[in-house]
Amino acid sequence: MTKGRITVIDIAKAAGVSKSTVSLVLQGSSLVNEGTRSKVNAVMRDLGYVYNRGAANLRKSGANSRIIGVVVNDLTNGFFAELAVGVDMVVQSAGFVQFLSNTSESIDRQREVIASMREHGISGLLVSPARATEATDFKPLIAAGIPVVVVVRSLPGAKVSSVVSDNRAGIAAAVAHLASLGHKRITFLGGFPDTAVFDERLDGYRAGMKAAGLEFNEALVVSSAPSRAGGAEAIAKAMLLAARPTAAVCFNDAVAFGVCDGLRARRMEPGTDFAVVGFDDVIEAQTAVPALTTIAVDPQGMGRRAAQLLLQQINAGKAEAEAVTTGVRLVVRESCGASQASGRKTA
Amino acid sequence: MTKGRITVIDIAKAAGVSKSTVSLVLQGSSLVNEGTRSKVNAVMRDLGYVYNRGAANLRKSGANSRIIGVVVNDLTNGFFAELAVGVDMVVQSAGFVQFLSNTSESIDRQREVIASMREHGISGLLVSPARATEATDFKPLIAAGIPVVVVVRSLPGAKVSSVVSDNRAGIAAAVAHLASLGHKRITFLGGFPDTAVFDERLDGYRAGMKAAGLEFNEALVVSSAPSRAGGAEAIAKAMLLAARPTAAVCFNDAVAFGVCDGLRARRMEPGTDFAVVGFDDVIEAQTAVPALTTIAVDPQGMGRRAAQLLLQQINAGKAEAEAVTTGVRLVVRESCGASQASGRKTA
DNA sequence: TGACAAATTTGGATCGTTCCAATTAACCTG
DNA sequence: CAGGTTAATTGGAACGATCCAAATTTGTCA
Repeated sequence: MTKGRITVIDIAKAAGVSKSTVSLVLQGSSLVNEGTRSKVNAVMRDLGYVYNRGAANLRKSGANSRIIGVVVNDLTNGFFAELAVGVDMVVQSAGFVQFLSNTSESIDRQREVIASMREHGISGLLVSPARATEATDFKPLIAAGIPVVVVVRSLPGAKVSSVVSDNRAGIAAAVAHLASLGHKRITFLGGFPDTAVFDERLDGYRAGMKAAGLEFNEALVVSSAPSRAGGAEAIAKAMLLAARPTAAVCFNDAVAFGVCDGLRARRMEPGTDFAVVGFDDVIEAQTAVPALTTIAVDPQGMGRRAAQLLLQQINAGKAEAEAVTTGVRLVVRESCGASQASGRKTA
Repeated sequence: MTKGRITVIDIAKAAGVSKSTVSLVLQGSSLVNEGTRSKVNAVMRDLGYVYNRGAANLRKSGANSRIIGVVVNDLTNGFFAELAVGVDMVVQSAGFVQFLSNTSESIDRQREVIASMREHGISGLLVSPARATEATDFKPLIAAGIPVVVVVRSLPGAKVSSVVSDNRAGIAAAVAHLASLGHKRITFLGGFPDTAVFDERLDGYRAGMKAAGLEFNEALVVSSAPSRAGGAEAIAKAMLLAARPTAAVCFNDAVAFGVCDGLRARRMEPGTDFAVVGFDDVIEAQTAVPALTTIAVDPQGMGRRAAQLLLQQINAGKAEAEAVTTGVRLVVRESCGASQASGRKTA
């Protein structure tokens, strides 16, 4: 039954032209006569021809497969799903397809999937690196002339482009907001200290405190796993301080939720007895009780931006590494205590 | 600088063997001498050789590209993101890579991405179809011998395999639960009537009512968009009935949330004055107030199952269409009114 | 040691496309 | 109508792997 794939030669034969002509039609060359073009197109439609991009790439020696690789560290996280959607949008409308793989923070899986993608001939790689990713991990890629863009987590030392949110400005804005509400003892809670993101956010905290005329105190910084459980631990530790804090900016929303848990565990109500600000604006932030004041980043926008950058570098053939930071904004809800007698009050 | 890609010939030359031998090493053939094998491997490592799967597939005439295509209708939806992660897991550990594209329910985009994936030579397709997908849309694929598995939404009439959750049993269980709580006038709210999923769930509703000894009444079924807004509309309509319902099973969680909104709008508290059950168990279901009683499906599990089925069909060369339904379970929380004086009470 | 089998290795030919140089057809123009 | 452009078309020869049949080396045994 399966008489094998239909090739340009079949088309050529059926249309009474040579394979070269069919090839020209395929690439929309202006050299071919309008009449022949339409006849060839008709035959292709009739026979259900499908272009074999693999064969074409082989001849064209690799570079332009019109495939890009996308690697994310945690697709179950809504943030990264949104990011992927943003990437998908621009990739799709540029006529590319994407490999997409999830690493679950496993650096081994990451290495594997990237290797696999290379074998399939990607013309660019967009990656949100797994935790302990080394800058050198991308060396072979860039040596082979494959543009790489890292997103969300920057990779200090790597000569690759990056698109990250403005962590510094975001946390600084959060601190400023809390300060404007009268808070003086503001802690910075959560996050692993060995990551670039942590450093940037901590830096924002430091800057925010300084700008508000508050003293930066090492003791007010409590790191922890960037998770709900980590947040609970962190607030517990922070409450042991002699000079008890009255507000916290958290590494991310998950930590912030954990902080709320921890506060309740000691009979304090977040938003009323203690101010909490998160980072990310995950979907639950608006429906939680109290609704979480947080720094919103636009993951889909980041995805789009990163994909654009990557495509641009692919088209340019060879481009310099470029660092883009995308804007963030403070979303004031209830957990910071700023909203006065909020309308919706659950009985 | 870029002296072009390194090929088997370069390896052969450097290792002092023929390209054929290198090829045999590549495929792990037992024909080659252990000594030569390790020498070749060493050279490959030294020169940083990367296998060109495209070239290989060309010779092997397409079939086994070790790429599968994954198409989902809405990746921003956490449900589908989880599904994709499940797929990714088994695809990855089978040594395949996946194209992943989002259609945003656009049937045109869907057609485009599938066409694009075909050009790149996928050896199987896993798709959660966009709304108005026709059974015939996959004809060319299966004609070309490319296995197709649809997931989440079945496609009546299409000769493709499917993996869907047990919609019927799920809704029936929800009805049974409500009936056991003493409810007699139970409505079925939300969803578009022209979809297979709707039919299955409605069927489950009918079966559940009958099993509980309650009468099925057409008027108690109110369809609407499967969204939060749709849910609000639906409950509004349902409340106009002479015999007012006291409980609702909803098409999905989004509808259920909308129903809660609608109830509050008329000063009724879900879980207290009216029982609500959803379907899907989205992430917000547990943090919402009141926490939503719902039918949990395991999207990641579905993804894994679907991917397994697809891979199996790919390996089998040609397999019969198979229909798999995956189990669901009722998760009792607060919105059905079953939980007595739940522990956590927000002040 | 010669003959034969087993173990290894190896040149093409080939997959479906693109690209180049060369050919053919069509059209001017003096 | 010869000579010169321009417009269309067309055979190979690649691209980087696989696979087959054939060649080579090695091992075994009478």
